[in-house]
Amino acid sequence: MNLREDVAPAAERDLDEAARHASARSARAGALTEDYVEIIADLLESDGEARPTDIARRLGVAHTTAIKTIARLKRDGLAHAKPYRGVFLTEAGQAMARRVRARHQTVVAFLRTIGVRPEVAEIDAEGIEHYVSEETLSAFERFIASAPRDSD
Amino acid sequence: MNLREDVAPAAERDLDEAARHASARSARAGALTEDYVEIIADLLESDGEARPTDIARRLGVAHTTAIKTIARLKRDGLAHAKPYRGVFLTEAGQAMARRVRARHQTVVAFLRTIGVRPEVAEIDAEGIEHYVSEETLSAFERFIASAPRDSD
DNA sequence: CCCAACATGTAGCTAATGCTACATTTTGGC
DNA sequence: GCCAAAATGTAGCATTAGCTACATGTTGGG
Repeated sequence: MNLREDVAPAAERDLDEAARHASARSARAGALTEDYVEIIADLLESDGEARPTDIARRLGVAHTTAIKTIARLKRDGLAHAKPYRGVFLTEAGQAMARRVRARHQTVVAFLRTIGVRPEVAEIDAEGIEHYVSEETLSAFERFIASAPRDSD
Repeated sequence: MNLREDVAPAAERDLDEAARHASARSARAGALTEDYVEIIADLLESDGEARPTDIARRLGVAHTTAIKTIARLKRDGLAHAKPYRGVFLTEAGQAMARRVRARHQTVVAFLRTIGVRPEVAEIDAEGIEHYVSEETLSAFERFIASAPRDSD
């Protein structure tokens, strides 16, 4: 569409940039939610229950912080819980958990493939995973599939 | 110390995971700061001055939000400004700007190299860049250097 | 040179995420 | 079966980042 891309008026460039920042901002807001959902799913799978104290310990925050955020998850239809009875995921929560977990694994595997050490890959993935678009995720998968494997 | 790494007690695994989350949390907290510093540096370079209204427009937020965050940058020794006189970066702010800009370019170039479209690379980089460790950044650079270039 | 338009700044609200201090509920050991 | 310890929950505080409404400063056109 555009031979004139580099003479785009400043106002238009600003709009683009503002949109990019707005998108990063909303991903940032969703990142914690994804972390909680992922951890709850893990605990349900490994222990059969997800208790606020365990969730808090995994995140490294006070249990009250976890309780407050769990209330938000409930309000947003991702989890349900009755007092003193542990936390469970709704269908929407489970769907998010599946998506988030798959993405996490892809990002870790990708980083390792390009030569990042496993421990560092885990740390960086924890931050990066929330900001990777479908398109970039596909590129990661394509790359993993095409790369030679060193051991396993 | 550890042949028994995979029988690491649950408490220890939790500590590791908590540390990873804590690290992601603090990177999250620094992300906005880096965005501001990067934008201020851009504006100083292109326009010779960085005015709160322009910064706000680039970020897509109200000017009051920008003013409040600029006050935080000042408090943290990254910027200085006198009322109605625009914003400038301290030495620390300039150093951060250089680092952030270089990292941003590396991330964008890397994403494009693995086949992500330019517009999407820009969007994803805006989120990803704040969470990339030195080690991962090096891996990106190594990869870019070793990859065949398609045009340029 | 003055006043209207625009930029800048202040005040005060909401919401999210962290915390500590304290209260209540469960539960397991004796 | 009771009681103490552990888990859970409530209340209230701080900080950050967003907003709107309003007040003040700057500046350029007539």
